[in-house]
Amino acid sequence: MDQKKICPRFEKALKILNHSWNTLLIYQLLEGPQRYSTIKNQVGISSRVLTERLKELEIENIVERTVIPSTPVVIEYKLTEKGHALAPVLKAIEQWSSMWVNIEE
Amino acid sequence: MDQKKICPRFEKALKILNHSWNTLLIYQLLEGPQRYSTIKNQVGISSRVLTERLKELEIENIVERTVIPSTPVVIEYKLTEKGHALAPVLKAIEQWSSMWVNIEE
DNA sequence: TTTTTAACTTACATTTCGTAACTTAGTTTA
DNA sequence: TAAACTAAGTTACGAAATGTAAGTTAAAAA
Repeated sequence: MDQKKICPRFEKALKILNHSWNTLLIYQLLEGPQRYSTIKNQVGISSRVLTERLKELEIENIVERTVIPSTPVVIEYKLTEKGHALAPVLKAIEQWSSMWVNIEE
Repeated sequence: MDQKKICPRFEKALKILNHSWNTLLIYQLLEGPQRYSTIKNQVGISSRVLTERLKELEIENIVERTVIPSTPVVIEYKLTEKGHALAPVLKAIEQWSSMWVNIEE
């Protein structure tokens, strides 16, 4: 009657990618390593949620956090190999949006 | 100082796709037209949110709703051309997940 | 006449999110 | 010596989104 045949890996991928902000953060980091404040300003996310999401992406091994002992201390975030491997997904979304999404009101 | 150069079409695409459940619903509908109750059972979403999301996807012209005057009335949902055009996005996620996502705890 | 079915709605509790102010530690500046 | 500044968070709190479960509607089968 009820069969859930959706692949668990795929489901988990969707869970990560669908969590709000995550895709946009990955997209932003595709431009290269960036510090916390840069990401915050570029993406327009609150610090509370940004910290939360970066931690999640770090745990998922999509993002890597590096402390640069300058003064004041700077923290750099960058994509891991796993994170970079998401580029085709973002490209596909970009292509779809340029083809099908129009903005008017 | 603060520059947001992200393309508005792309941003809108992310907004739609990142809205919880939407990607999974589209993935489910890629299998073919389906009625409300089938989607609900397969995806495991609450009826409150399912109704809401289907309405949103309909407004975005990604999903089409058809009333089949059987008894009791059956409602069929299916992807539009714009909706089907999202297949490459889902494929890319599927590929990434099979390559990089592992599930253990 | 009661029950059943599909596709929703509604009420309500829980969770998540956004906003804005605060913290920490070292460093210039007054 | 004290006040101010900086980066990267953290905290408190109200607002919005979500899940749960029960209710609704209309027609038809039992």
